[in-house]
Amino acid sequence: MSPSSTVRHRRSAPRDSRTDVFTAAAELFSARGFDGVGIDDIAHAARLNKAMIYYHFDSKRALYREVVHDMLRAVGTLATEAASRLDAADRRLESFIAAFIQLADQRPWFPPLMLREIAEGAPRLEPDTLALMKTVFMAFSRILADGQASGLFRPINPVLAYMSILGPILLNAARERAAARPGRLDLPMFADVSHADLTTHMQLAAMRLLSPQETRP
Amino acid sequence: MSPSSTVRHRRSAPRDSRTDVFTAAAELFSARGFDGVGIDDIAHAARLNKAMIYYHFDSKRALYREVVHDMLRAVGTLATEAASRLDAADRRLESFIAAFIQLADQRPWFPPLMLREIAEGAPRLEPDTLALMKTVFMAFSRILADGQASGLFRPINPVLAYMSILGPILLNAARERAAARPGRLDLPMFADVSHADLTTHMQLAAMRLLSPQETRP
DNA sequence: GTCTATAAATAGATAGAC
DNA sequence: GTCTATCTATTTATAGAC
Repeated sequence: MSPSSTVRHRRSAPRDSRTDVFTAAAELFSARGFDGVGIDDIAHAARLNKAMIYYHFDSKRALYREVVHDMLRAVGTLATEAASRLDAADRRLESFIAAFIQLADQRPWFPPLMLREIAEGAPRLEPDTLALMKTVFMAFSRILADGQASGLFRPINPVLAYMSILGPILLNAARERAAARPGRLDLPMFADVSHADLTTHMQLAAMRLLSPQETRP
Repeated sequence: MSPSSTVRHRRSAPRDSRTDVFTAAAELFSARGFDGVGIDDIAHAARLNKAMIYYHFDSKRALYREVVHDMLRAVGTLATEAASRLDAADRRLESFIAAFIQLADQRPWFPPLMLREIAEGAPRLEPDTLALMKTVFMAFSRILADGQASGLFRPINPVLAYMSILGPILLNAARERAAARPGRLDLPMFADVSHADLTTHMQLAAMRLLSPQETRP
């Protein structure tokens, strides 16, 4: 299905055109959205032509669906793994955050694509895709509940906690890609932030957000 | 220019078709993006027809530009006002947050539109629009620097702080609109969050994030 | 100011040769 | 598997009547 599950037969990669299409589509859909990308654009980016896209995929929508699906499957796996670790809740949350940031690095198209899907209420997603989104949130909630039960975290609305952790990561990743455009580097809000700094910052922010200690006024 | 600066002459609103077009366009662009919306869609939503759009605006792109511009002007004003108050930095930051959330309520199309613009690196924006975005960030940075100078806030990368405060608010607002679609209410991640709760949460989160106190391990 | 009708360009999808 | 050529529908934009 996805390139990550596609096995290359024979030796020395004979240019897998399906993967080329998939990757080009993911990049472009991420940068310009479903309606902003033409089949021709994808074909050109993959150095192929229209017809090859339809040889590999049923329709533009089906291709888009696979890109989103692949992305959500990866996030779902990551989240479930972090939540299931044999470790204290605060450590599990930290590895959830680190893994999430790492994933955004491995699949650079993921953050803008996810932001967009949320921004438009995911109208193109079927029930099974929504179920994947639910998986991620449930894994996160599980870590949160465990931390509250063990007194590591204060009581908090899980939705707000979720927004507070995912929001900055997604927004920052999107910002980074925007910064890559020409004529943007001079603006202070497009300054470079390393992944290490982002990870440290988000882990600290999460701990401060969830700490049971009061903040003195 | 924008509907907010449009004055209604005579008495008892004689149906301002320009404002109708503007509002319909803002709603639709926000929900489906620039390329996801047709001129016909906007005309239909404003209960007019294609030709009226071109009577009031030069092109689809010009209309879009005005919507984004109007939004950024409002955010810029809000941010500058909050930053210029005669008050301690922590109070100014709190009113920045409250005003930002309120604005998202008054112009419901603002959060998804802004998320999308960031997600795609604002390719449709001219220098003057980017200048408006810069205004918002600079106002925020000013509050931050003042707080650091007076010892209220710890040293922190302004970009990361900016992402940490805007990210959750924008993402949550987008989530709320997504939740409004049918068949979504059963999912826990689409649960309702009141604006009062969001405001309180974000203000607390910001104070905890910026507090000079250490969080004990 | 508001409409109908239409021009002109573009985009998704398919047929069929190699 | 890969290509060219083409069909068809949609979409931005305009002309011109009322």
